[in-house]
Amino acid sequence: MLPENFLNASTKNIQPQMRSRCKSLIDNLDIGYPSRPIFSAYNLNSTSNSMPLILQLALPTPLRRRFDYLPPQIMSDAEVRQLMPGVLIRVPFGHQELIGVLLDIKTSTTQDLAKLRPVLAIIDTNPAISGELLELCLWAADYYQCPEGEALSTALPTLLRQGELAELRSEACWQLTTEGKGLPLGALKRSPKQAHLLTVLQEHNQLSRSDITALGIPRNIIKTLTDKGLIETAKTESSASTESTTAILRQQHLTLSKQQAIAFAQINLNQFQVSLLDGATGSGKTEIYLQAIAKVLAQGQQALVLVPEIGLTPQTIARFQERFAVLIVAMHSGLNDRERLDAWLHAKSGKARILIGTRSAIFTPMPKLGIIIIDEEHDGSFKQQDGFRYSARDLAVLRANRLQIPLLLGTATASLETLNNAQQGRYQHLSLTSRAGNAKPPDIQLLDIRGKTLVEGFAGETTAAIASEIAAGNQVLVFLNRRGYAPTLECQDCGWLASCAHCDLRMTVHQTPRHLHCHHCGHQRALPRHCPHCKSSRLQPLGQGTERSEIALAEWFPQTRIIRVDRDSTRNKNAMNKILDEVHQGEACILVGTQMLAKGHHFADVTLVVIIDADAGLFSTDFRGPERMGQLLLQVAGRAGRAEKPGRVILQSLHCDHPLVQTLVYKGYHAFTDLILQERHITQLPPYRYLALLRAESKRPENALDFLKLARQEAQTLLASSPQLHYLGPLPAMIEKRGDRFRFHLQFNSAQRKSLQQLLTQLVAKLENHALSKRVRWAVDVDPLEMG
DNA sequence: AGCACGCCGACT
DNA sequence: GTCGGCGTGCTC
Repeated sequence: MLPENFLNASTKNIQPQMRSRCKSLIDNLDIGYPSRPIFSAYNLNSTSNSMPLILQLALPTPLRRRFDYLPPQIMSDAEVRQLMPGVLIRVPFGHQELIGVLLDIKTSTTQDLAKLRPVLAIIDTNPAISGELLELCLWAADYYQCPEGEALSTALPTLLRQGELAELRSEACWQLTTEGKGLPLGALKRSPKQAHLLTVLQEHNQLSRSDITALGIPRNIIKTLTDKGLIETAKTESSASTESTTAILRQQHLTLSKQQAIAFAQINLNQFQVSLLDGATGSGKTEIYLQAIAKVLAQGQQALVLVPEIGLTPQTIARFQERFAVLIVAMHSGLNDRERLDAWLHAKSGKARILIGTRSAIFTPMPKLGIIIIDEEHDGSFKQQDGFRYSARDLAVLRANRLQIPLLLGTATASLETLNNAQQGRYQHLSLTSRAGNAKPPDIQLLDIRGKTLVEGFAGETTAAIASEIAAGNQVLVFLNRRGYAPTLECQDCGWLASCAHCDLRMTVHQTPRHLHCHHCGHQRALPRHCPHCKSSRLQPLGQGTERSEIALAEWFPQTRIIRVDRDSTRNKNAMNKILDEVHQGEACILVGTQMLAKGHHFADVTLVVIIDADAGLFSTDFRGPERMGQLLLQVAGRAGRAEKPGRVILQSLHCDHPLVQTLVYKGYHAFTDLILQERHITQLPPYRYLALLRAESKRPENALDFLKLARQEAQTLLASSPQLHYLGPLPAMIEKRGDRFRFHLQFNSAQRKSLQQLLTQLVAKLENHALSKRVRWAVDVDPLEMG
């Protein structure tokens, strides 16, 4: 979602006070590596001794301020001036110690000079974050109204935030000392373990700690031999860095189709350019990514690939590893702190040539970054939904622009923001329409279920179609975006519905194991036998979930393997892989699942896709409901079929006449998005307007509500409501109560990003000083995706 | 956010 | 007698 002024907004959009604060960085920071000292103090021609140097840091606290400290006493002014922005420093902070990021060196402070405390230690004079990345973090903190310290924390691996040194874990290795080598054979007869280790060390020059443990030698032996001066630790490079650097390709490229070749030729790798690579599943987007990356690697540069949260599977990484001989590292939520730091360091050192990661990987230092690729650009997981609410996709545009490198946005169902940018000519629109091997797009049949009797959610025609595919030995995919057995439990006598004690939401019925589960706060409780209201025992699960469909299908097709794919059935580490392996065997089966089925994996032997409830989202209170529905339906539909075995799709709908449904099915995604775009234009919504939410929640609803009322008043004194910028609310959030807290928000709707941002900055500064703001949990969400 | 200080209720 | 509930205030 990037309007004209987003790209060159670096200093223009920043508030005057903010601008002066960032000026030294923005004006002087080189994108080169490493960066030079750039501080105001550095440029001062008079640096008399009476003016002490002051370090200005960002600290990981929600306070939207920088903090001034004195340098360590042992450092000379000259040494202090050599410190670069982005250096991590341990400081005393109230009663605790924190790790801060150096942002500036000054000779004056707005603070009482006597109140300044000296820092405790400079952790590493080599900056952890520097150059364009530091600039990106500060820009993002400003744009998303987040404290700088919090934004920088997102960019730093946890271990660095805890004061660890930024060093690759070179596994400690031991070798013989000269004294140890001079030892006669058969020495140390009385200590067999020690002798054993020495013998092995004579055969192999070096052994790592894990090698030694593998020999069954306890670690105290190492200590004894070290103390005796017979062995010593050796410096070795981490194994990852010994990778050969000569060859880039491990496997030859595939030949591009004519259409792919035309698209590929349009991508200019030596300048800033955003290309929307718009093509259905199987149209060969990945091959274009791979070949673009190869070119960039050949120029000695690095590539950054961002994928949705559930898209980063071992298969994804394997696909890159099969093609490239260079070091590839992955960054995702599954890594532990050490692995994450190692991946980060490999990227920062330039040793890793390709980084594949989820959202937060946009903040990885890559000194020779030459291309950014975002796969499934429309995916909601690129926007962080709490704390620092940034959009990795939008920040990627900014980062690519700063570095003057290309950005590829790949998708079959582009977001409206991206489509609008393409239509406005800001992005280059590259279409891939034909599927590989001439596979046809699936044939979609809209099945009107009005007035039809559904059995367990299935229409008669649907069940018959499933039966005939199974009889033919084919696979069927049933899509239902609701996990559990049924969305709620109802009392047949008094109409009571099971709802969560902490949220104002219905609780989902689960069958295995039997319980009620709140999908919002995680609260669980036993299934009641009697209605707590009228004591009736006639309690009935209401509606359809994946568990329920699985049970029904198992009853109707007792001979057929039914495989359920949702968060519950894939909770175990390898469950998803097992399922994929089984499905790829090609045996007839029925897959029942949630949107987990829609993302990433292709099922070539599936010939029929059934969508149980196509209307979910059509009448959602969130204005993005229909857009998401369309994307999801097409993503699911695209899972099926291949060249010899075309897939077909049955879409059960109660609203077959609805223009959006009609357009999506009969005219395709682009006609569908054009229709939505027209609506958005009329209703003054994104991508034609810019939104921000001030969210507030508290246990006492009146606190949150009063806070937002106050916020609206304050905002209106700063900038009166007008067609250019208007206010809506405070309104209760879609789920008004969640985890015992009542939630409300105030909506800002603006014709320009710039004025909205200015207003928010001023407003936040005012709100912070209000007593009410301390009794309420509140946050600003700029460019919100979820309106709830 | 953390963390301390401070002032009132039910427990070893 | 104390342990501990969370209100309030502060952090260069």
